[in-house]
Amino acid sequence: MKDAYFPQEIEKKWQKIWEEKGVFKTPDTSDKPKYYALSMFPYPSGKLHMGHVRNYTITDVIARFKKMNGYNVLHPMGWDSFGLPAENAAMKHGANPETWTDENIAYMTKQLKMLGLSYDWDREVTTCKPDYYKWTQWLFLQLYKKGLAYKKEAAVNWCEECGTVLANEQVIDGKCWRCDHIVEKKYLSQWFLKITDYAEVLLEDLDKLAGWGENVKTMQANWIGKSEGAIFKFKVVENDLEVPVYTTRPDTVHGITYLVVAPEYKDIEKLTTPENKEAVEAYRANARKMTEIERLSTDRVKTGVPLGTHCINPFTGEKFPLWTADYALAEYGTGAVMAVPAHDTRDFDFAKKYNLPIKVVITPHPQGARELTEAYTEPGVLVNSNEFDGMSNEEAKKAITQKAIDKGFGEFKTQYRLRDWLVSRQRYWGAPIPVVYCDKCGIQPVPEEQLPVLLPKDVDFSVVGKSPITTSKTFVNTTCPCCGGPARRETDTMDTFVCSSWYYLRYSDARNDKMPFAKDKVNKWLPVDQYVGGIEHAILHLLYSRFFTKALRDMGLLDFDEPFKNLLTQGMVLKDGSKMSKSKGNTVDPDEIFENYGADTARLFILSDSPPARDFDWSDAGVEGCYKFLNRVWRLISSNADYINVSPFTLHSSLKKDNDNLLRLVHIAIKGITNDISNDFQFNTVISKYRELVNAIYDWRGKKSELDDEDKAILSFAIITLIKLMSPVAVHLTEEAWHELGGEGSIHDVEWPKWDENLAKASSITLVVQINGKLKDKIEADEALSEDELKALALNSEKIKELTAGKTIVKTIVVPKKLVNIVVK
RNA sequence: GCCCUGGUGGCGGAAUCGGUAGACGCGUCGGACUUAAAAUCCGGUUGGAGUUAAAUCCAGUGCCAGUUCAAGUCUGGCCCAGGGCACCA
Repeated sequence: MKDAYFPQEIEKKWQKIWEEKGVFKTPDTSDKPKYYALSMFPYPSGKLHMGHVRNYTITDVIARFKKMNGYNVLHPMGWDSFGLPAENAAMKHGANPETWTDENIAYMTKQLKMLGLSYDWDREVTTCKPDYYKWTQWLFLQLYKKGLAYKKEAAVNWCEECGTVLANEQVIDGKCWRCDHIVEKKYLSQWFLKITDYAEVLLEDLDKLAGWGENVKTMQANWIGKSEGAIFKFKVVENDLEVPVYTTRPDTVHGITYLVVAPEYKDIEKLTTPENKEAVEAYRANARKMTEIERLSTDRVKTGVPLGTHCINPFTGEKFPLWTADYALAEYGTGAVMAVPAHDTRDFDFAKKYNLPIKVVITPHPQGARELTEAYTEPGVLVNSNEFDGMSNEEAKKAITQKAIDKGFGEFKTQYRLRDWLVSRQRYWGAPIPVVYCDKCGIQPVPEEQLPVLLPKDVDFSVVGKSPITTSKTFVNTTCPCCGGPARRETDTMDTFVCSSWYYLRYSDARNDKMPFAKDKVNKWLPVDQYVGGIEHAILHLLYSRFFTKALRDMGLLDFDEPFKNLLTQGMVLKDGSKMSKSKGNTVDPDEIFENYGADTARLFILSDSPPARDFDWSDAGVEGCYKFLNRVWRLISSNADYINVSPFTLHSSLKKDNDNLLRLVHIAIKGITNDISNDFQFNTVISKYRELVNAIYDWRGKKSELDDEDKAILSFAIITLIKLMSPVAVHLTEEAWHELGGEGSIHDVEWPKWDENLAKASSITLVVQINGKLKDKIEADEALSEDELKALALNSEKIKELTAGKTIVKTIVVPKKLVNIVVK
């Protein structure tokens, strides 16, 4: 074994050997239990960044640990390769998105291999390849047949910069998720997936996901936004229309003093009197001009205009006016709101501004209502509410809604904020939506046997203002599958998030050319046992994937209802306190780290300083420190190589004291490291335990000049165990050492070390002696001592005697094998 | 406003059950080796008081209370930071 550590040399060597021998291939059949470890697949943007390195290293260590623990592990990788950056790059350089994407995939694949990741590359999936998107299209057709994909005209989010519509989930604070351009509303005919059909079950099943963090679950719950209330219908005085409103406060109906409809409310023109028409039109025109950001700003002063018409409150017979105001939203509930200024802060502000009456109907003081200076939104008792007076408002919610049901003007209603998923995009680089339009037959799905609908190659990427796909001469015109007449193809492609909503299923049967996946294989491998990725997908990808899984289950394509059993959302990689980004110029190129220190150092460092879920602050000194540590490990092994024997270690009946001590430290390390990985993948403490063990072996070795047989056996055991424990992290160094020390096969196929519970603790204990709960003395003691003996030991300590002299011992608490606390006065 | 997560040395962080606060590392200070440097090795490093040096003592895990023989850990009330939702009726 060489004296010095040359990572670049050994890493290349072993990567080649592993690939040739197929060390990381996953058989579909095995008598071992399955384990599916998955990283979120990357967008092939060009180069790996440190976030990727962190993500894939975490999953790789998990996969390797599980494999050594007797699981048949599926650990695949692929490419989320459709999307706008490829198209933008193509437009900029006059190239083709496919070429750009292929080159990036080739480069990033090389980098992944340099990191020493244990992927089964035979299962690689690439979403932009026809053998994959054929099945994306096929799944779209199944959703279409089930009524879960539909086309509808609606107000949608439009990003002018990207030249396409966006899903609600892709609008962040009124801006485009990709380019930060302000999103406009447009009224367009678009394709949607009916995720709202699954709103309730997507919310409910969050409870089943014990292996997900609370943060992600609440984010999804907030996004789904369930609320329970009632719908009441109000008759209009001036004509025979009815205005339905949705409210979560049916208990406050007796306090209605006006009603508000959104400026975009469908019947607004019919609800406006001729005298008010001009003012209402002006108000509506102004509302249309405002951006979403202006409109939704909560600190804006509320405005509105009266429509001139009135409604009757069926509970009281009172007549009240209708207004339009932009604080009512057209898309939520019914687009109309009953206003109860006494008990809603927004209505209160509005009523104050326009001098509308405020009627108190709920009060915390049963003796009667007072003048309000702000809306009272807390619980209370009903007043001014006829037969409901005196009832608690929670009871009243039910009772009042029930009365409306009985009288035929209301119903209970559960409302969700979640909207259907807009999936069509006016871009080229995506999976074509497999439908055609026929003047005679209307929308026609492309027959399954004609899939895939291939992306055309004869397109001009230099066009501005429209999708390049529309420039193809061969793509658009086709024949109708129904009547055989001339028809036009859909030129919109699918949101890339559709492609990524099922890729994890495809890995179970990646080369299947008859189906997206065979049912037995998908049921065997799924759900994913451990999914690892960034928190930025908390809503988008993770919600869509859950929806797909449930929809596919309802179609009978698979038998489970949640795709990801355990989810680890890794923190960001920071440098100098902020996220690494090109614009800030604080990025670190993985290639440089591989070149200067090797992949093992990169892997060790990225796991070392923070637990996986927390943000990780990159430091060059930290990398250096990890490199030094690996050198130290290497020297430990190489300088002792002559004394090490890989054959199993047999324990002598009684060992020399220092040998017994080292043996114990090795068992303690096995136990600690195994537990740290098993509990939430605490790799940072795993690595500190590697260091402790290495320090202990050095200490032990430093005290011996000559080694006898017992010493050699203990040293062999310590070092071989160290190599095994480190093998999931320092994958190349440990493989080289294993080989050099005469180990058979690959270190990555050996069994994970086991600890002996009796040896995984110190031979003696340190008895902690406290007085009134404060540490006063420590005494080395035999583990076998009884409680009384421990107590006597503590009380006989010189120090304790001194400190308790002249005081009364009130009580003595003994914690076996650990501590004695003496309570004195 | 509602919800989630977190708050421990100069820094990253550690601490199954309530039981020695600060493991391990980074940084730093001192020392060994060296002509010198690098590399390596050894030692100190929460704050304050104390001492030639030690011993030793006091305080200390965001703040204020509480439970307990004992609280970073449990309970109640706050404060701060990060994130999600939000004129959603």
